[in-house]
Amino acid sequence: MIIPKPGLPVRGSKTGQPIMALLDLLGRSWAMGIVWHLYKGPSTFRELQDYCESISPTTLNTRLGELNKCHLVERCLEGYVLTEYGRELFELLEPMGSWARHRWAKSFEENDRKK
Amino acid sequence: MIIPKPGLPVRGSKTGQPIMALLDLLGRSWAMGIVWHLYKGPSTFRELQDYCESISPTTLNTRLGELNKCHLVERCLEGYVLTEYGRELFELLEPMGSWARHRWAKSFEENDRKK
DNA sequence: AGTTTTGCTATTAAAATTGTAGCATATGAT
DNA sequence: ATCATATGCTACAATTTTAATAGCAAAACT
Repeated sequence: MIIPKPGLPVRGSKTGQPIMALLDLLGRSWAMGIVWHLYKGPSTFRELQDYCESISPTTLNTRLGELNKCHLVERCLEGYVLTEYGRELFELLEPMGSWARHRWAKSFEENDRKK
Repeated sequence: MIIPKPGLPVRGSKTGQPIMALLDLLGRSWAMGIVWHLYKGPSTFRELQDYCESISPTTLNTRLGELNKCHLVERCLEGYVLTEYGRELFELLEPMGSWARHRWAKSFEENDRKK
């Protein structure tokens, strides 16, 4: 799978607008989940596999490679860690967690009652 | 494709933690791109197709259906619009745009020089 | 030395996405 | 009214991704 780099064509943008490259990268299965989990600290390959309950090793390995080439994840003694870029990105992702819990989840209770 | 709802099993969480349901939903091809584009205002199906340079009508339709069932997108006279939830989500997504441009994009210039 | 753990590849199967064609309905012009 | 055009969308085959499972090589542990 093509590594989405800003400035090169990606899904959503032939000119490779950075946001589109980022959305392409993060919009692949498990990509955000991996970043999410790694924020807690370094993890081994197997720990990530357990965390991502149903990811296949093939996909995990591919995804880690992509995230690594995009400077979000790197290797360390304990396995894999977020880079500084990765941590910055997580902090942007984080607010989505509380929004999902406090706002979005509620929408299902309300709206599904109506129908 | 299964509609990821908080509270039900999704990729990444058997108990359906809201954030995991959200990441599952948004981690599907084009989902974030659609939200991103719709923030500018309502769009017709064809406009969305043009914007998402290479999405197939099949996928667009599927994705719109999912986003709709998850209360992020709804129909209107002019086509499709973000719901209030959708706009809230976009505002969380937005900061990623400037981060991608100003920080992340730079990482490629730097790091790729090193190698 | 023998067992376990870890990171990962290989292979095949299943599922998602694309590409293309095209249809039904609505809108607009003649 | 009729003909062309635009729109939203479905059908279906071809590709591409992802999953599932097995298992191997290297390192760590006992």
